[in-house]
Amino acid sequence: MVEKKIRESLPKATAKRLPQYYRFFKKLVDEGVSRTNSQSMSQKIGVDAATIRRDFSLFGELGRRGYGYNTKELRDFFGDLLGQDRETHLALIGVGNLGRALINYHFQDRNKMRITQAYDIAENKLVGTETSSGIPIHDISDLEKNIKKAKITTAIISVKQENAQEVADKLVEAGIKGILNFAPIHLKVPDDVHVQSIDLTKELQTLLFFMSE
Amino acid sequence: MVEKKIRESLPKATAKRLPQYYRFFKKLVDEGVSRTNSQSMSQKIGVDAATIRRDFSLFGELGRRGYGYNTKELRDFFGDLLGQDRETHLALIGVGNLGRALINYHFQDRNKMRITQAYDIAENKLVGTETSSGIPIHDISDLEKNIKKAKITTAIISVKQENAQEVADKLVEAGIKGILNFAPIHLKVPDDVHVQSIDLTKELQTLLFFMSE
DNA sequence: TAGATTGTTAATCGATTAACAATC
DNA sequence: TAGATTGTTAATCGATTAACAATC
Repeated sequence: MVEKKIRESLPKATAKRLPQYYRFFKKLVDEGVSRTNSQSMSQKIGVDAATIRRDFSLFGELGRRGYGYNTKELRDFFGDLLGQDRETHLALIGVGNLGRALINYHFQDRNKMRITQAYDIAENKLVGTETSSGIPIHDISDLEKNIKKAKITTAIISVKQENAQEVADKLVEAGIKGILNFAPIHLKVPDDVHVQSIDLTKELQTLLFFMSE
Repeated sequence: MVEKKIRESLPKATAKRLPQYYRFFKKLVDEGVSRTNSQSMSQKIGVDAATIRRDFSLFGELGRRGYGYNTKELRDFFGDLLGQDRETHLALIGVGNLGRALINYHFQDRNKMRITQAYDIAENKLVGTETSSGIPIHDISDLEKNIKKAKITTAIISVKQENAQEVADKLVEAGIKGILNFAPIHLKVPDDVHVQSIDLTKELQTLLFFMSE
């Protein structure tokens, strides 16, 4: 168990790289490779070798000089850190094209997180049915009740921009502490609620801008 | 027309905020609001007011002291900068759940960019058909030929991780200069090809990590 | 003129990277 | 011991923010 103190003082940039590190070591273990080093990692994940070593050093001495890193040890270390063993249930709000794609994305195949509830407005014909994989699609008016009952703390917003803030408010009301938001707006939530936004149009526009330089 | 020199020397962090600025001014214009200021913008888009002013100052004097910014002027300015008027055709590779959602996402409703070609391997039953919106789904072996013919320079990768690098190589071969990548790997491409990656699982894992702190 | 808000400077903060002594 | 590679320091770079003179 990594000290809470270390976790909390971790630079944000480092924290964002943890999933990449975990995934990298997991892949090597699966391929039967037992050791690696910062130089070779750098090549494969596109992060500078010094950055990798510095990131690791924040957790103590994870490697051995002259040898490198043991893949199994490090996989387990980062797995622990990310709580890979912990089952996480997600609620998804907005069963449109994107919402359906996310439901079928099957996060659970690679991780212990999965969407277990979905919501939309009653006008949506899918409300009241279940997906082929057995996820119930509820009316959004039941959101607070259901989420509290299932003790879910993480949600995905895939509704239209116009309704996103209103949905976020409802989620906060229901006790949600983490939101993955696909609506292209800045959500206002209390300080103890975490938001990660993914803005597809913005990413495309940024890409085009860099291309035009 | 903004000087090429300015565009190229723009800090990366600033460039990534441009779509937000554009969108913000566009919204205000649509709502009939004719002026705003950095303080109020900051509130709504979640970027520090000083950062906004500093970003703007890189382009010259876009505002007026004691007054603020004229929404229409600024919308047009950032629209120009982002090439909002330019039609951009996109090729999409990988017509699975995510691919189909992206096709139906209708980027064109808000911007002049749209997916006009889709690809998958011949084994996919959709190959040879068209989507309801009229986008042809080609066999991936026709990729280079078609993309060159249509002079497309931007593509979206939504294939499985295992095939992503191979697809990227084919795209580069076909002359693509910008890739929006949804596969959770670091793509290796030549220096003149731009890549923006969106890694859904990573975002979720990062969110959960911050929640557990 | 008085009030508001910019544009810009200077300070601060956070992240990256080069370099190398430590050490396996 | 010789060679490899870490862990860490110091330098550099880039981004954010506070503060305020300039000016509309």
